[in-house]
Amino acid sequence: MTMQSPMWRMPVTAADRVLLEIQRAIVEGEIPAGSKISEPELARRFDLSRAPLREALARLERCHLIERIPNAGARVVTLSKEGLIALYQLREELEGLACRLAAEQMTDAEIAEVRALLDQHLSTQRVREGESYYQEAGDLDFHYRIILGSKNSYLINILCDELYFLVRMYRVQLGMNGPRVSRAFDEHKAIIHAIANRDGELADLLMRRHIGASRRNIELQLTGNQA
Amino acid sequence: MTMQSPMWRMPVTAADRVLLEIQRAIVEGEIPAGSKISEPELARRFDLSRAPLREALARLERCHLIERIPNAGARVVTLSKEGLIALYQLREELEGLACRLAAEQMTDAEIAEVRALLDQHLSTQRVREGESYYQEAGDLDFHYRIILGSKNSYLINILCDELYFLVRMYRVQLGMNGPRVSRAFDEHKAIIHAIANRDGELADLLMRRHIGASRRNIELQLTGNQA
DNA sequence: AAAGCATCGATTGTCGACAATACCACCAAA
DNA sequence: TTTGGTGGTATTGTCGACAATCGATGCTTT
Repeated sequence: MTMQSPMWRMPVTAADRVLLEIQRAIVEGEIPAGSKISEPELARRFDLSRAPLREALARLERCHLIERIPNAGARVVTLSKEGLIALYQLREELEGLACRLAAEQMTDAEIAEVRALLDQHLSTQRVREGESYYQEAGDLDFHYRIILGSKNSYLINILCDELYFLVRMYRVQLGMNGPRVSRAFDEHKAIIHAIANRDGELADLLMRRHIGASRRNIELQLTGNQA
Repeated sequence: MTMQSPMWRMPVTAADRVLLEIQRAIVEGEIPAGSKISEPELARRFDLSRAPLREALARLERCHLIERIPNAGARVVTLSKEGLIALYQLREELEGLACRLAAEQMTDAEIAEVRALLDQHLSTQRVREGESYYQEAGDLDFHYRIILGSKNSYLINILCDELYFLVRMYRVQLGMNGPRVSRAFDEHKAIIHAIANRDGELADLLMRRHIGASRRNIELQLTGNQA
């Protein structure tokens, strides 16, 4: 039971590398949401054959970044309020579970690492204030640690490999800004504190609130920009 | 946002068909747990080229039936007590969520359908008593309906397309028998009753208990047969 | 003019062969 | 005997070409 995504091991095969590139391109909107994927075009663009490209497309479908229809091709997913809500419903539930498990499974050393990470993020964020660095990198870093701390490989796989690319896509393309940065930091502090106290129920509750607040934040951006 | 697994649409491509065959073969133990997957051998066995076979292997990895290592090949997953517990932790959480959502989202017609289904299963089971038909087909049917009733496509995808093949594999290979059949039936009745009353919290609780009992049932078989 | 149908073009699915990598057995040296 | 290196063999990753399927355009028919 291991971690096999090319995000977490060095990409060895050509399919791995092109997967990473396309993932980044889609998340950052360089390949627009809803656009059609042309296999011959992408194969030329990344200078490889269609075989590894199709391997990459299969994995892109796995992390919900594209949708394929047999004999008709693939399209980049479209972002919608319903999709965001459905995605965050899952995140609340799964990361809540991750917190309960992490409160049992994380070692004291791992907990200390997360706390050090938070302090480090705080100072980093103070320096480059307003660059929305925290949400895009630090926040994800924190959540990943908690998820990994659950030590449940299926949970880790679903969250890190399948759902989080979409989460990042929503954040990047629909606003990662706002004054939630400091609020999020405090919430992170409270969550790791609860885990340190081995209070899984509290950590669960706090994480659900934290993600719920994050959802409302993006949801606001979405209704504002698109409606 | 559609359902793209070949389980839920007619398999159109060769990769679809071979995927279904290999899924069945692995779940039923015809291809033993832990055994190495040889691409040339399987290609000969199913009489097709390696290209669609590799497509199928990619999807098998997605539903956790095989594990692949770059340049080293694929192996069928091994069943373990730890894996079972991790899997069922997720099931409890996700199907609990499915129940809460289903209590909001299912139409009265859909609920009536499930009830009819249960009555039908009851009579069927009475006829072929002890053939352990119920667990293997009826139980899954019930759970699928509830999951689909949540109307959350990500949740549906994760449970039906990624986790349930493994659940079936554990059941088939580690004992689907026992006197839990009638118990399970009553629990199903109670769950759909709670959903009909739009009591999501109760349905959640009952579902978690139901799955927990199911887990302990298989867990017992596992420690008995293997330890 | 609108609806249905045939044809063309392009895209996807599949194939067989080649290249690169890893596993295994054997041998040599300590 | 054990450890380290080396060669052969088999498997995996990649490629280019072919076949099957789909979408669009234009034509025929009512």
